[in-house]
Amino acid sequence: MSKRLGKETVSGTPAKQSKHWSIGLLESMRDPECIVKQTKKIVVIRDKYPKAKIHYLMLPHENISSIHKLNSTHIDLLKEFNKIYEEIKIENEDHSLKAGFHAVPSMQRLHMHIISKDMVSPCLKTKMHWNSFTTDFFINYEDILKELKETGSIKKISPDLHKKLLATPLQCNQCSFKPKNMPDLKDHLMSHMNV
DNA sequence: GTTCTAGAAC
DNA sequence: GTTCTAGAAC
Repeated sequence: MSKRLGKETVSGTPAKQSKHWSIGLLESMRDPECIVKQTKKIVVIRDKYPKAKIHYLMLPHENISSIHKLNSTHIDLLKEFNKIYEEIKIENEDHSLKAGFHAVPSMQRLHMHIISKDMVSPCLKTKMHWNSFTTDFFINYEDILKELKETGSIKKISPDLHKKLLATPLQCNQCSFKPKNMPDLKDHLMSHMNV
């Protein structure tokens, strides 16, 4: 008898994964428990694994899989993104928020992160988590809109740059402190909380 | 995207 | 010996 059955069935044959993890957002945006606000064009949900005190995702109802499927016809949609983001900023005046997209998204359906700058959360665990919000891997809303207006599409980054950005040495997003490791960073972030 | 855990780093 | 990171997951 094995100590752990893992994903194997009783018979010992590997269990097939029925739903791939990358469609998780498509399920969340239909779940009333996750929805924060909604319009004809977009829906805002709570991130299932928030990386800061406030962490929302804004997605279009239209089936756009990622930033790389955007074209000039989507500029109005992005303006709606900004309009709703401005509302959310007013509703969360006590937090400093930023809005943007990951350069290489993992989940299906275009999604804009709306995240507070504290970055205090038990779900923030890895250097990759940190760098995906604090380096150029995080593309600000304004930069996406600008590139779309100027070139009509969003360019993909090279695998080398992707790797380099996520491997950037840890650096506090609020001061010059360079943490030794993730626990060090998380302790340090707490020190920025007291106003 | 997360979970799990081997082995590197301390 | 314990903490921490990084790569596989069918």
